[in-house]
Amino acid sequence: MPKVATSAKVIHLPRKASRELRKQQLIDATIETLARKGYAALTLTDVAVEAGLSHGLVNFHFQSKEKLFSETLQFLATEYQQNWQDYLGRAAHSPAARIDALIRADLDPKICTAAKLRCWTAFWSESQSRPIYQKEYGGNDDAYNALLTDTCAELITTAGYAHEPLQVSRMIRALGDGVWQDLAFSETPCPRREALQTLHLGLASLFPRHFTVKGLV
Amino acid sequence: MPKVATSAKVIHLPRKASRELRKQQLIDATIETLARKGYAALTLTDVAVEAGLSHGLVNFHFQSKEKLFSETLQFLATEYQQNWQDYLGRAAHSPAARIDALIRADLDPKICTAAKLRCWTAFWSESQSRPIYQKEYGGNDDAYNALLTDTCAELITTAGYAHEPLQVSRMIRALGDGVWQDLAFSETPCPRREALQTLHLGLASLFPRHFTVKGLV
DNA sequence: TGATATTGACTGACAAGTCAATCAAAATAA
DNA sequence: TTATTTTGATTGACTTGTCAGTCAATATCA
Repeated sequence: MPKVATSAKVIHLPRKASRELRKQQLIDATIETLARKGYAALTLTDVAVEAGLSHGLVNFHFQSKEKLFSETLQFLATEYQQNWQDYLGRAAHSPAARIDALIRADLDPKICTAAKLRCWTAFWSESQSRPIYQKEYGGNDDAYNALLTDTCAELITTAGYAHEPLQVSRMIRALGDGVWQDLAFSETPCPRREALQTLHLGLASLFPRHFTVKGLV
Repeated sequence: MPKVATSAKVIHLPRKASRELRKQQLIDATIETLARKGYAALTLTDVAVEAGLSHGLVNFHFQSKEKLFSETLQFLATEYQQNWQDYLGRAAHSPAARIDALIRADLDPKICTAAKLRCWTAFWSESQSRPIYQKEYGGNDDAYNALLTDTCAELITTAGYAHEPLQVSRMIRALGDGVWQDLAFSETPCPRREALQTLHLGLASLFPRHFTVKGLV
């Protein structure tokens, strides 16, 4: 019978499933440890202890520390992209509703945890010296930006606002990144509800006929 | 005769001035190296090479790597605070002019370089495990936030806007942080002029009678 | 002014410690 | 048994911090 996983306990999983589950378990442990200790102070032993395993396993499943990080980033990037695409799929078709979906997606509890946000920052600040990380994520970002800009352009044109689409989408992205930073590093981060209000205040100011501070009209 | 300093050359300075100049030289080298290599990969030898000195000297002037980082952060924090206080001192007394001064200060070429912004991020993402860094900077941040919120409240009250001061100041800060992030990590960061426009677009949306995308009315 | 003594910034080799990666042996499942 | 996963001791590379010695800049003296 498969034993249930709890942090800092030895776990034995059915062999067939083991490989993928172990890798995910180690990736989860990497995210937690990275958030708690930062990039510089993190050792493979830390990750292994967090996962309740021995450090040799990390190099068994991933071939190197670098590859562990690379796959962790890839996991976060995929999860992020998947998330906003899901939100978009469930949103109404109007441009305002799609913009609302995109900013709500960024605050989804699944991806917007302090730990994961700190991981993003850790990867960004190390990305200068490790081009791998840029490749891992760069592409998705461009797709997201293009989509946001197009949707803003659509709203501006159809509803007759006088904004420049590129400027507006830049501002929305900056707002989102800024809110994320507060959630990640502020000693007293504002609750998710207030973070969403901050984003909606920006949208309400830009598009007063389509948004209020409470959200989509 | 004192020899002139150039990177990667041994230099002998007049002794009286040497201590402070060397420390600053090493702090500058730390900022450059931190931005180029990130926190994890940075060694004392890297910093020394960047400064054109031997690594033993780093521990001679600073007592440890930790202290080098701590003083580097302190330098950045002081420079940042000094800068916005200068801008505020030169600004007109109206609340709108003061808000404009604060956001222009954040984009001053002296403090808003890609290297320095990347350093801030590096320190933030390591701050979890090193409480020293929080202490070094936490206080100034509170003062800045309080000032911004008060100034927003003043503008809102005197000009009869219908915003909530705390929400507005949160949004302005988030915008500023988001723009900084773009300048620090985007592969194609927008020029400073466009970054300023993004911030002014936010202010123009919030306070249309006091700001346009071009700036203060 | 020129010669000598003193100071203290600076170097580079080295000791001590840390960590990623390896691998042989053990445990476990098929 | 055979195949696979897991462990943990070991290795080798690398980094920080130290320290004895060097040498330029200054102070002192003739």
